Amino acid sequence: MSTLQPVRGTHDLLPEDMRAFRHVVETGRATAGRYGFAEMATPIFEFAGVFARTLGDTSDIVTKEMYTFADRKGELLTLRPEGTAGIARAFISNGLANETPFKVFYAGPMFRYERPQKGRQRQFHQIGVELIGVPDPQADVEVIALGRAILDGLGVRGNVTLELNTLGDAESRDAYRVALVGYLAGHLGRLSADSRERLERNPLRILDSKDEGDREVVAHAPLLGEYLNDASKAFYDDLKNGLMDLGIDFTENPRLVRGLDYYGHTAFEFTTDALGAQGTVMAGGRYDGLIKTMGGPATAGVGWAAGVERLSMLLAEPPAADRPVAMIPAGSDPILKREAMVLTERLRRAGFAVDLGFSGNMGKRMKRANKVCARVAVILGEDERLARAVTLRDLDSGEQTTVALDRMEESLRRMLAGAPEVAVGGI
RNA sequence: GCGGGUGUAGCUCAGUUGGUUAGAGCGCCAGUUUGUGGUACUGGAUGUCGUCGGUUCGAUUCCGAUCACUCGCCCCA
Repeated sequence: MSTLQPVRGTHDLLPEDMRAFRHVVETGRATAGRYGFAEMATPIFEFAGVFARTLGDTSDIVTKEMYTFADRKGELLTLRPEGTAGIARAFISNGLANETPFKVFYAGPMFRYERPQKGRQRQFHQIGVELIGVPDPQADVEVIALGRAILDGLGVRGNVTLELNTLGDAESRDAYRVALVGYLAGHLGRLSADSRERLERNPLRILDSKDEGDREVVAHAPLLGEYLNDASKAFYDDLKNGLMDLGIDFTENPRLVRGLDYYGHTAFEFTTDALGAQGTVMAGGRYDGLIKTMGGPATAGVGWAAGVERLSMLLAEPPAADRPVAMIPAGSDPILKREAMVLTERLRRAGFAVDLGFSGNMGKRMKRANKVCARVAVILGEDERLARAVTLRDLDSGEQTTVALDRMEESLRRMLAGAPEVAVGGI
């Protein structure tokens, strides 16, 4: 074991991990494109105020998990802990209020100073979408449908359930908060120490506490549903009906809340029990107040973010690597080595993925071809060179033919087209 | 941030009641096969026993600290 360790909570993505990682991101990107969400990117650091002001001073993310530092000029900067605040800032900075509906997809690293665990790192990656400027619940339906489609595309939907709740509008939420705090204050003695603290800061959080005593108290607490005003109720009903129209199953969870302050109305999570304590794989909701809070025009918004590492872990098997063509000079004559390099470049320029081992006799090179899962070997020996030809060997069937050099690409293309699909390592 | 577990080869792990040269499987390298891979057989290489310190004639083994991972809490994607 090396003493050269990476920073706590960070990880290297070796090529095999990277394949799974890219599969998640690219599936997200492609699916989002079908739903009309264009990709954009914001900087991975912002002025500290962008996050401190918007995420709310009750969330742990702001109070103790941000990587905030002063640059050489003394500006306080923060490595982004999530994506929505940056997108909202960009929406305002670029004067996009007249460009609504503004529909974007993003992917990139996020940073939180947390205690690492499986599925929880200090640098991790999210994909996410935001739909800004549409107050209608149809926007929520579209955003959730897109999320589901991505999980479907990744083949993980069977491991995942959609939980849904409404937080109501500000008026409903304030009324409920008063009622909830009043109730909980009457049972102070039975609440956990954590929850007694939360009573001040973030009473809604007590609803999804895992503490036994808390759960008993909460079981008889007033429900948010009882405090929803007519507008909030109608919004929630429209959302549920919209989801049902699309055949999207969900479970209502009246205790589902959001960690960040800017959410209202819709809250949802796709969760799994396959990842231990870190069961949330994609989560989001509506944040109609956010952009105004940041100093922009009052603008509605709804979106979600998903953990790329968590999704990668749910993938049944990593996607197969592309199978290259192996170029194999057979013989020790240096001229063969040079000619093989020339032919390799010629094939690559023609669009083929070609692996050229750098050393070894023919047997070694064939072994390498096998290890990289090459589909076809292009063999160039003394005989072929003199005949202006190469031998193409199908490495799955073992059949091989010798073809003239000027027909190499065409024959190779035909051989590859007839290739059966074979998974990595499954030869 | 709190409480528990773990750390031995590239990987998964065994082992040492403190004592000379620390093991297995997989992987890797080589050979059987110097113009033909996957299988099989044969042989080989690789460890500061996570790190630092303490106890001891002697520590990979005991003790302490530390770092990392991991499980639960917390938080969240």
